[in-house]
Amino acid sequence: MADKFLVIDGSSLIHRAFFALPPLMTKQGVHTGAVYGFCNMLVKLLGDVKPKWLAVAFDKSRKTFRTEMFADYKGQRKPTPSELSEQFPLARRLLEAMNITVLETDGYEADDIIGTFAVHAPQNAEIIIVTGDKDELQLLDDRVKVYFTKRGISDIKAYDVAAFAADYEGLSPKQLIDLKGLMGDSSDNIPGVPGVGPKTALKLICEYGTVEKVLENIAQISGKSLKEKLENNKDAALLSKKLATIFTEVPVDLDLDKYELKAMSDEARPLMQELEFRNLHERFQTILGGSDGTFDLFGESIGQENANIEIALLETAEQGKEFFALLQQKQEKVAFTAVCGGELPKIHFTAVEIFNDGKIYKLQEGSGAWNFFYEWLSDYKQLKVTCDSKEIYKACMCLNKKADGIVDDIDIAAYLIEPGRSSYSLKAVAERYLAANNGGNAADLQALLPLIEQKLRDYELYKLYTEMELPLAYLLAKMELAGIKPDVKLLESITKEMAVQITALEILAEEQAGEKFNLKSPKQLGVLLFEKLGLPIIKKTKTGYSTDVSVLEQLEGSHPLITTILEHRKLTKLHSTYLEGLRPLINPATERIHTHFQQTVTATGRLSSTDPNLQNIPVRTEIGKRIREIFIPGTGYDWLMSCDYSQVELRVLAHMAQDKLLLESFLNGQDVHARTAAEVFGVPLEQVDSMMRTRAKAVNFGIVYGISDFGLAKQLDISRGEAAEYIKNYFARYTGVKKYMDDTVNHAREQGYVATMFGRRRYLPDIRHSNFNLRSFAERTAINTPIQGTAADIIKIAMLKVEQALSDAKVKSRILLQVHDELVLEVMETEKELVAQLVKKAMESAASLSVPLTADVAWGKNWAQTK
DNA sequence: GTTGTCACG
DNA sequence: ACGTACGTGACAACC
Repeated sequence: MADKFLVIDGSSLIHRAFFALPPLMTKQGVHTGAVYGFCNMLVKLLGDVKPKWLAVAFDKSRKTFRTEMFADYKGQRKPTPSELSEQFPLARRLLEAMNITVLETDGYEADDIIGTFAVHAPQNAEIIIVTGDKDELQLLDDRVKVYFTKRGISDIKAYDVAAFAADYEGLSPKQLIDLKGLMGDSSDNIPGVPGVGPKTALKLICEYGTVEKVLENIAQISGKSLKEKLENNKDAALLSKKLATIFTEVPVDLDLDKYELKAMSDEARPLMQELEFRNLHERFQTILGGSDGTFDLFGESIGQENANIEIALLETAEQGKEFFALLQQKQEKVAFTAVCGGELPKIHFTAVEIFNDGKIYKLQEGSGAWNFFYEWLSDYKQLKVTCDSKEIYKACMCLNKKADGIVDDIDIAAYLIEPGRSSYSLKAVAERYLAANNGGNAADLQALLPLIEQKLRDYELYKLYTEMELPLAYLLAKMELAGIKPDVKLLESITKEMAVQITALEILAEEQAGEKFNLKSPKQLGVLLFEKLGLPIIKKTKTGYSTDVSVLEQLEGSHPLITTILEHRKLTKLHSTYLEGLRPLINPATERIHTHFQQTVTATGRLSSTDPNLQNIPVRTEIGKRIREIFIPGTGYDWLMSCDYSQVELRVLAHMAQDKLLLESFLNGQDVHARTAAEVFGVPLEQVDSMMRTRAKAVNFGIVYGISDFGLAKQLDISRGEAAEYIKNYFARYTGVKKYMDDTVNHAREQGYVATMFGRRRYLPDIRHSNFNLRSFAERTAINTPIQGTAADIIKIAMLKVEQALSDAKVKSRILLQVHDELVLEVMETEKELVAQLVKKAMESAASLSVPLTADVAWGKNWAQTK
């Protein structure tokens, strides 16, 4: 077989890597995420492909940035030109230090250079192109293969001529340019034929072969409008084809000797150190010195499950016994994944995969090996790596088995490393961090481990991970399994009662409006209020008139209908979300509601709750409180107890900012909002009235959120000038808070992240964005996250302490819910006083701050009474 | 699938 | 001057 020449499209891959990797920043504030991702991929490619020659091409034409290319990255931020432009020189510098040839030629793009090699490189080389640019598929031929990175940079699809034909209805790679000629490409400014998309283009080219042939045969093409479009855009089509054709005559050195792989230069190591790429140098050194790469990147191995990994089924007891006895000998961590099925209280394992010695060992339902697995799972000396440990704990609890020795949960680790991501499924994490992955199996888990461990160390997250989050997963499993008991009869009666009221309001609304309409449709309501009734338009949304509460409240009085709608809104919200919505989530077997606590969702470290969300059960209004009456102690218990922190976030702020006045307020046990009012309005504490206190309370909230005069004005319905005055007065008095806010934003700007008291990090790439809005948002986030996040850390510690205290005291009472600053427990009459005292103490001692942490206990026969 | 609205901390 | 409070999840309507 011919030696391989790896030609890499550096420009497109760095674009891709920018999105695929964490927003890394060095201590000096240099963005390195994309370069790091690129290097990771490179090292993997070198190991897998083992090329003899290597070159990396970069664009050097007027179009350096092609952010449009990322149109498909919905919801994700596009890189700014300045952030991107930092990545290219950095990558070039690094590649040069590694003695890797970097090619860029004035006036040409990377794909032109690559195209030139594809056509003109000496025939003794097999060429492998690596790119994120689909256009380059046109270069495929018998000796040219293309590794195309689909999403991110790790999901690679390997194309040869056959694979291309399979994806493109049998077309040849050269016909890609004909396709483009018809369909165009907005990201490349290729017009194509307007109105002809990928589908039509593919059909036409399949039938006629080339753009020219299509144009010759317009008469035979069916569809009048299509005919016209083609007829009117002949020139555009031909021009587009020309534009889509990669230029293959760039003056580059075709002497392969120049590209042969060499050892890295002495500059590589210090540079990598400067960039804080801790283990990259070593990995490159091993590879460049010849490695034993496990994957053959071409052929079956990419993008297919379990490509090269052998799966052995453990079917019989004998096989299980033998395998787990062997596993027993191992000292190191073993990766396993579990698939669970069924509903509470009967969740069980349906399949388990264990990675060992390069193979995956699998247990399925009906296997005789399960008991040996459970034995292994319960052995705390057998260290295990897994993902979604909470589900595993739940399954074990249902099966009356024990899970111990789980020392890593990749989901949680990945969340701590990048808490802003949207998914931490093993598949997603594997695709993000592993160049060659298996779509998320136990082998990927094992492969991820060293990377994740390194990152946890680099980011100083280990303590948080092992002492807080991992144990918490177990506690959350217990809480979910416990669930909470609803009073079904009460639920039904309130549901009916409210339905009657809603119907009455709908009839009234129809009378008042003079026509029938859907009160729940903001669109219909907008038309009615602002067009038919001619009420003033106060606010607009992206798509039409706003009809939210603040708008309706301002309109109240100008038409009787408004009050009806407000009342209707309130009732239907409660009715559909908390009454009708709750009923199907009552577990028929346990007759309890089992929420799901999400541990890897929020960017700040808080938990979230879903199916149902029990963290937003109404409490603020009288009618809302009735819904809390539905939640009652279950069989065997007598009380619901709630214990909530008083002003945690402001206490955290007082501690972190070390602000003199705020510390004083809490140390003297003052009403903190009243004190703020006294300071802001410049009156003695005794003269603070309720309106002043309300406003000061809003100021305090605003501070925690990263205040703006506009936001405060809106909240209090006062003028912007007045709000600005409050803020000015606040900062004049609370100078420590002001300094804290400035310092925090500066820290974020310099380090690229903010952290909580317990080291939880959040990276804020936008903190240096040139866009004012994005930057401002990042600045407010920088202020809020350490406060909200520290409070979240504190209650997580408190939960673990409470759990420990309850178990030490051997009581049956248990934690059911966490609502950010509140714990809800189910308590036995005989344990009531003891539990109240234990819980209060555990919560108040969860962290030691410069001010006391106080928690208030209350109990009742339902959740509404615990306030 | 996205948008508007609104429930909670 | 820029346009704005921080963090969530669920529902109904509309596309």
